[in-house]
Parts: sequence; structure tokens; C-alpha cells
Amino acid sequence: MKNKITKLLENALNISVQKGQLPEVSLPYMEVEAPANPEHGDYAANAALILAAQAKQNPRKIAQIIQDNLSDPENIIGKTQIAGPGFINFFIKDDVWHKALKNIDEQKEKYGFINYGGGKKVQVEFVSANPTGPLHIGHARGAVVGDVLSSLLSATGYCVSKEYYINDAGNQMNNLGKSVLLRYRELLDEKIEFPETCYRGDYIKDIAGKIIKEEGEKYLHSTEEAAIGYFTSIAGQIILEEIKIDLRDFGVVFDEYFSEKELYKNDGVTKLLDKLKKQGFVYSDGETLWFKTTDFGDEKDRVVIRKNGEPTYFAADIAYHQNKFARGFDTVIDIWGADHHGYMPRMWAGIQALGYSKESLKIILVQLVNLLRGGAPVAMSTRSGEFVTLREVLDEVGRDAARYNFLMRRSDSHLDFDLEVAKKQSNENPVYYVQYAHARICSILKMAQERGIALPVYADTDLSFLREPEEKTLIKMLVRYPETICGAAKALEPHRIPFYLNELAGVFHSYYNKNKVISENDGLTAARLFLIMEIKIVLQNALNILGVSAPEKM
RNA sequence: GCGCCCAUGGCUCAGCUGGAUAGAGCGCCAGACUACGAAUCUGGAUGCCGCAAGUUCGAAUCUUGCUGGGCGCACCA
Repeated sequence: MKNKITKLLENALNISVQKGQLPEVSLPYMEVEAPANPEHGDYAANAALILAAQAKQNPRKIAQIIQDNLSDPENIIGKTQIAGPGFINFFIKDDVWHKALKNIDEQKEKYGFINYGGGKKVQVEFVSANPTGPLHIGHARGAVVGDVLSSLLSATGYCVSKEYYINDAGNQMNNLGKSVLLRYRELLDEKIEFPETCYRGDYIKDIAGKIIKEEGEKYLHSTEEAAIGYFTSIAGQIILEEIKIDLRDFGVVFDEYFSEKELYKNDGVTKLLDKLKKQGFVYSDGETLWFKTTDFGDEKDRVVIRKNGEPTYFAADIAYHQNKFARGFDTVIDIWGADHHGYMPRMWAGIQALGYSKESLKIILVQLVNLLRGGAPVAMSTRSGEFVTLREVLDEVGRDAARYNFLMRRSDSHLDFDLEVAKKQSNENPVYYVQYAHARICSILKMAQERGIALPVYADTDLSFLREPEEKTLIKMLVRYPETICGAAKALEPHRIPFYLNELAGVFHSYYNKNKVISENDGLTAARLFLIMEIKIVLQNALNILGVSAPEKM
């Protein structure tokens, strides 16, 4: 709908220019929006206001010219008016709204899917926690944001791949192996001292116990190096499997798991650095190898090969992003914890040196989560083993409420997550408000059928029975749904969907309390049943993108 | 010290990429089930949009400077 009006405006503008009524102008961005005040029409355009400065004319006069040249081949506009400083307000004909309902009814679960992306390949990389322990609440937010963003991009015509980067090549992994070895020895009655740098969680003991059960005490006799190597690998695998299970139960499923180790095969990292050296992006100071990130606006150059000959995490990350783009992705989206923001200029420098544009790598920062229980903060630390795991949150709060809580706020704002509030099945929990609207509609439809009223089909339904202002509002909101999805995808802002849903559910609940859907008037009943069927479709489709269930009963 | 992010009713947050009278939930007060589900609805109070300039037809939104908070500033990941 919005697009149609934009097109009409563009045509009118071209005609105005051709007629010489307006000078040649470039139009960077024209906004067509649904105004808050219904007196301002169904849609309003600010085109004349934007053009005023360029055309050096009074905005109202420009609006007048545009209005005069407006043609309406599809006959959708009831009237237009010029208002305020120069807005052009559009009033859409009723039968156009009715056809919009028909469109939803026909498209069903496809309603809201649009081809904005044109099949471009996008990769979304998220979570990517190194497998040294179970996922905790901090990872959960990034997981949901990445997952929903991916769904959103799929729905808007992108070809999306979700990827988890396994940081399984660094020091942290070595610490993991060491931690398991120490617990292993301890369980076999050796006295050990457990260093600060090691992981203290109970899951370490569980893994050690498992190794003893399956392979006995033979690693007491092998060299420490060999034992750590083996324990690192086995513990990493076990933990990664558990991470996958937790994610699956949280509704997050990846297309690819990419191991950092993969990058080092066939000297991949070294070869890439050699190439960059030849191109002049990498230089040596005798002991260490540096990347000239300052060429791309970073505040200092960064080390890629350390004095001890080991490549840094950054070196691997350049190779990783090279690998991503080599796989043919047009856009790569990284979702990081906000504490990594200082890393951004470096990464952008890296991909630009590789010959890719800065715009092709989008980085979304997800702010840290403040975990509370009944208003009191809960302390967390992976290493000490004090943390609330994703698993515990799932068991305690439930998947729908947990996901919705993380999705309600924009990802760059701080989030307080209170376990006691999140698990309450009450009005303090917005997810139920939306789900309740869906369940309520299901219940009405069921009631209608029990009373022998067949569910209406468009051809036999006279939608002109829908005369209440709330009914018009509801239809307009349903039409706005694809626009909301598209806007959220463009801006990479999933939180817009919960806000849309809350509003839709709110208007529906209010309407429900004021008007009876099933009444003595058959025509009115059919029209209203048809309307709520379409509301149900939109609620379901939107919840589906969020990965939240749309229950028929609660 | 330098850099990034944030600042909107008592609390938690939106504000659609500069638009018309700044919104919602929670909490508070007063009401609505012999009616399709009261996990709902109706009504009410609450604001120098952190402060100060600037940009223009128009600023919560953009620029600059302050104030206050978070986070970074590794040859860790």
C-alpha cells in the first residue's frame, strides 16, 4: 500500500517536472507514513516539504502542483488533501481495505513475506561462544537476536545462512583441557591444586568422571601435554554437543558450525598474511608481524603474529572473514557482545584490506544482560562457575517468555532480566498478552463452528458491514504488517515486531470487549469472523518469525 | 587521558532512519463478567525528551560543547 502511494507520488513529480511546473530535483528519500491522527488521512507524504528547499518554493504550493498532477489508475484513492505546512494526505477507499483483507486470506502463512532482498546471500554469525562451558544467560540474548534477525531477512527475500564460529583453537581451550585433567586426577585420589585461571564449574568434574568411566586411569601415565591435548578435544566436543542441545531447545538452529581450526589447515592463515604482506597491509618489525589497521582509521596498528610466533585471534578472524566472503555472501552480519565494540575498526580494516567494502560487513552489538532475581542482581562469572545457564532459564521461565523478553528491547540498550518477573504468568509479561489475543480468536472461531456457523469465505462475505472505527484501525494495522517487517529487516531491528504485536493485540482486545463478533446479524457476524481470521493469520505469522508459539488455548 | 554506546512520566522502555498534539507497559486511583476466555477492558494522574548553543519551514531525532552512567583502550578471546 505504502509502495503504491510512493509510486503515484513519483509519477506526479515526474509529470510536474516535465510540465515545467517544478525544476529538476533529486529526491533522496520520500516518506509515506501512516499518521497517528486519523484526521490526517490513511497515509501522509512529506514530499513537498523535502523539496521546498531545493525547489526554492513554498511547500504548500509544491504540494498543490503534485496534487494536481496526481493520477490514480487503480482507483484506490478516495480523496487527497493538503494540510499543515505542506503534507499531502491520502484517504484510501473502503473497498481497497476490503481487498487487503482478501489478500491476507489468500496468502495465509506467506502474508508478510516480501521480496525486498532479491535473493541476495546473507550470512548471520552469532553466539560463537567458545566451548569451554555451557551457554549462560548472556549468550541467550545474542542467540535470539541473531535467530530472529535471520528469520526476518529470510522473510524479506534474502538467502540467509546462520553460522556459529567455534573458537576452539586458543588458550581458553587449553585451559579447559587442563581443568578437566586436574579434576580427573583429583577424582583418582591425587591431591591437586586448582589454579585461578581454570574453570571451576561442576560440568568439568562431570566430563572428567565420564572419561574415567569410559577409559579408566590411563591418562595418569601419559605425558601432561598429550593428556591435555586429548582432554581439550574431548571436552570441547562434549560441551559443544550440550550447547547445541540447549540452543535447539531455545529454538535456535544453525546452518553451519565453523571451526577456527579449519582456518589453520594447509597454512591458511600464514598464506593469507603473506599475501597481505605483499600488498603492503602487513609489515614486520623484526620480532612481530603487524597489520596496518591505521590505514583504515583504527587508532593503532594491530599484531597478527606474536613474538612467540603464534598468530593472534585477530589474524584468524581476518582469515575467517575472507573465508565468509569467498563463500559468496553479499553481506555478512556479525552479532557481538557490546564489550567487543573496540574490535570493530580492526575488523573493518581487515575486510577492506581484503578488498571488500566496509558496508558489506554489518556488526550488531548486543548489550549485556543484567540478571536479577526479585530485583536483586545475580552475580555471574564463567570461570568461577557461578552463572545462570540458558538451560536453567529455559526450565524456569520457558522458551516463549524468555525469547520475547529479549526481543522487546532494541539490542543496543541495556536489559534487566528478572527471573521472577519473567516466569510470572501474568499481565507483567507481555508475551501472554499477545498469545492471549491469538487464543481468544481461536476460541471465538471454535464457538462459531459449535453453533453451526461456517467460517466465512471472501466471495460470500459483505465486508461493508465493518463500520466501526476500531475495525478500520484493525484493517489498517494488518496492512501495515508487511511494512513493519520490511522496516525491521532494513534497519536490522527485530524489536519492532514485538511492539507491533503488542499494539495489534491491544486494539483487538479493546475491540473484543466492545463488540460481539458472533451476533444475531448473520452478515455482520460473517464480516467480523472474516476480520478476526485475518488478525489471527498476522498474529501467527509474526509470532512465528519471533520463534514464539501461537497457542490455541492457554 | 582517548574512543564507542546510552540519557524520554515513579520504574522498564518505544518513538518507523527530521514531521502535525511525545507514546506503551508496570505501579497508583476509580470502575466493567447471568454476554464469543477478566492472562481482558474502560476512565484518571504523572514530562524543561540530562544541560546549553547551533542547523531549518519544523529537532526527542542531526552538529558542537558540557554533565552523569556503561563499556572498551593486549603480542586475551
